Amino acid sequence: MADPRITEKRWTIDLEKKIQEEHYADKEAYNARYGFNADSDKELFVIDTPPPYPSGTWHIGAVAQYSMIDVIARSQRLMGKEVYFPWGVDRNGINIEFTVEKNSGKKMKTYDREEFLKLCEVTIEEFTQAMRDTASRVGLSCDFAKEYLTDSPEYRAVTQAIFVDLFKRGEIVEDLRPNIYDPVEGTTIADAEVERLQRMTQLVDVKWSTENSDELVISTTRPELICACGIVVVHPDDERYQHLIGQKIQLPVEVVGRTTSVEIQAHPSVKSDFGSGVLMVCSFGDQNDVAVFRELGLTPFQAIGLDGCMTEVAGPLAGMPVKAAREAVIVSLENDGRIVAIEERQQEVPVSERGKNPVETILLKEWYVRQTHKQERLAELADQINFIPPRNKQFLLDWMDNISIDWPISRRRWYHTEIPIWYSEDETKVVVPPEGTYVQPWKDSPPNGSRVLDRETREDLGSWEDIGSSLGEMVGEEKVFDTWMDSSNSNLFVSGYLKEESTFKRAFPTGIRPQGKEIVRTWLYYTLLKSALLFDKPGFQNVWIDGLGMDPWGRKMSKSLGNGIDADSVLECGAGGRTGAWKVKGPDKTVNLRANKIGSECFRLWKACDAQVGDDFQINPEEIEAKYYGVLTKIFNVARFASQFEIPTELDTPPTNLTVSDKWILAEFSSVNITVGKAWGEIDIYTAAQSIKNFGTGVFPGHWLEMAKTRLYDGDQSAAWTVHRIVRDLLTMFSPICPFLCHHLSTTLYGESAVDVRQYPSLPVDSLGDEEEGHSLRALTNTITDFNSDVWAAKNEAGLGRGKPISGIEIPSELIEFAEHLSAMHKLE
RNA sequence: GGGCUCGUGGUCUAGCGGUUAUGACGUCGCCUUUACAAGGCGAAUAUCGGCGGUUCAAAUCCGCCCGGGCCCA
Repeated sequence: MADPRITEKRWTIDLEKKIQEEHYADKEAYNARYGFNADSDKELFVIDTPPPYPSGTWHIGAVAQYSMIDVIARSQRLMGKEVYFPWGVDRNGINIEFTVEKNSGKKMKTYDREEFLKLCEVTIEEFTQAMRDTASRVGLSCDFAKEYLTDSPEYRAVTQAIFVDLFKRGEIVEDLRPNIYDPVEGTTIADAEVERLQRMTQLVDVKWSTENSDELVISTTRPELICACGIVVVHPDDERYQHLIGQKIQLPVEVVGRTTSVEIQAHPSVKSDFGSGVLMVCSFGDQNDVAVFRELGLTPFQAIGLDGCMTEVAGPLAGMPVKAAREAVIVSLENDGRIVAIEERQQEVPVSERGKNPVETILLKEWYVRQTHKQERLAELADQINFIPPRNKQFLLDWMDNISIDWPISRRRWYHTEIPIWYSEDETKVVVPPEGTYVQPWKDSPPNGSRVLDRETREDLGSWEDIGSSLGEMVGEEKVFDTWMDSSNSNLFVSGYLKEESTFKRAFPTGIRPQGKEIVRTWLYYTLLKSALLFDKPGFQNVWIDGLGMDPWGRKMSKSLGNGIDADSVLECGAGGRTGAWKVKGPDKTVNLRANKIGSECFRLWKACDAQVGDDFQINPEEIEAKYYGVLTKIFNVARFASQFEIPTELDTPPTNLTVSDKWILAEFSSVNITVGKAWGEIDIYTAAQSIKNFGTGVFPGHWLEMAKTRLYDGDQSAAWTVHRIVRDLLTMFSPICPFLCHHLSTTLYGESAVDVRQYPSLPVDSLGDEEEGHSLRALTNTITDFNSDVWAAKNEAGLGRGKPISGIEIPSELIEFAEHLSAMHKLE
């Protein structure tokens, strides 16, 4: 017996930080540990980590989720796989453009494009650095040396190459179609980016006259769109209006360059009980208007221009912004005596998710990825993917059921990947760049190696070098891609696509896609679509869909509710002896939360143990500390206690003379070992965490260690081997969850770090006796723990301390083999 | 308004047709404190969101409702 090798008295946040800093400081050692070796003979396991978007703060729920992805990475390494845990940052998009605009008070389109891009790049880099710091503070074992940024030329080149490929195959098309357009930001947006807000709107009842001078009233919230009316419809069963069907009706406003009347027809989409039951169909008031125009083959009118102002067709309203035009047309209708009533009412207005601007549906020439033809196949491919938890697959299936139009991918913004295409002077031919070259067509000419294609048929007409001079003045595309067009390539990018084809062959379908359930319809769906279009394969082997981090009452965290909890404040809680305090607005009052020490290990342990994957989880720092810091203390103390006993030189082979109580706890541990191994294999973090926690803080220290104490102090070889073998392997099994605690303890005790183990430990069961013996020993566990509890209770009753002898206790006959150790433990007389 | 999802002691969680409904944290007693600001023994706290139904039997299956969440219109 010696002094404990573990010299620290207890596990502290400062100790955690010190170990962590050492861990990340030596880049070479770090890479040797966690870097990805694509040439490895081991099974490759590529994790398609969600590249976070740097916006200044990293949501604590996302950080918690990320720490679980790290648990997956570490556990798969432990199971012997060659893991690639990439560190990527998503940096394209409208958010950073808004930030720059806000910081300077200047709208994007008033800048020189190049100058604006530079500003975005500089700004986003600052945010990115803060994110890298949090990533290492929470203990991520990413391959940071291979960091990828989605706005890098390398990444963007892949996005562009995929576009060119799909364009050539006819899976990407351009078309003049009704599009959702944000006039304030001046860009098209996708269905997925529209949200609805409640606003007060005026519902105006306008009097129209038919050719037979019948008068009817039509209710509308969009009177400024009367000029774009293509048809007036009533319900086919509406008896009030049968006589009107087929008649012409006069537009009640002045228009330019179009007919001044439209036909009245029957259409089933009309709600007869809404307003007067007569509906005007305009291009385009809503999705129903789009559907009716398409169905009846009507030619749409472009009433609103790209600047968000009325076009010529609107006659006197031309040039006015939509809102002003609405007010003006109401005044003029009023003057003409055509307003019957105006009612203020709540209405849901479609707005853009990011800018909260009311959006319009207008005709635009845009780029689309075809998707409606692929849904059935996508569903088949999705069946080949293992979903964790299985029920969350439903989010994907629901979204796929709702796909009715193609995916518009072009945007009229700047800090995004450019659409890599140039148009010939006569607009019949296009030029696309060669694979692997990042191009900016708004300022560059096509590079050497570009191909000339027919714009319609996509037939390859020859090289740019050969026939470029015959194309006249080239016009580069100014539009850019929707950011999902970039992020939906992440699995291909990290799996080596277009970069290391031999790796890609081995690594695709990508090992796992871990993500939150809120972006199933976007990130997951678009990624699966890409993999289906390009390879007719599922994108992943596994998809892990977690819930979201909520406030302590189960509500969404948001700035406006004032219930957010900053990730860094939790990770740093307890460092330098500083406690953490949080003011969080609850449903009825503001609550002050306090904690003394949390840190990354406790935070990770909490998420692993407390929140089953897939469900939303509530985040309360007080609870995290109360429930899980003690577990760290306990494991630390067990190891510290063990560290005072001599470590057998040969830990892999057990001594021949193991005693029965040692065989018993080894049998128990062996069962835990198997359960945990199976759980890690199935990416079941919860089961692994619970099993380790229960054994490591329960029967092992509470019962066996007490039984073995006397022997340990006496230098018994069997007990020493058992305690060290179990502590060593337990630390290894636990290391995916709490890597720094385990690293420190295992390195100090055994000279080898638990985080470096690349083969899951298994106990030499054969030498412990056969399986049956293990089974019968485990059957005694409850008898043993009950007996111990009974003795403790008896001592309690008799007013005796635990160290005091007691008489009159009978050891149950089943435990007769354990009699010596039990007697010594309890000082039975 | 629709779809999906979750709802188990104060808190978190297991169970997913038959259990005295699991375990943990917290609370309250008592004892201990020679690895342990996770030491031990014990207690209280749950009509398993509500209401109906199926069944010999329901926390578990079905329907409706309520509440949280995600998504859509």
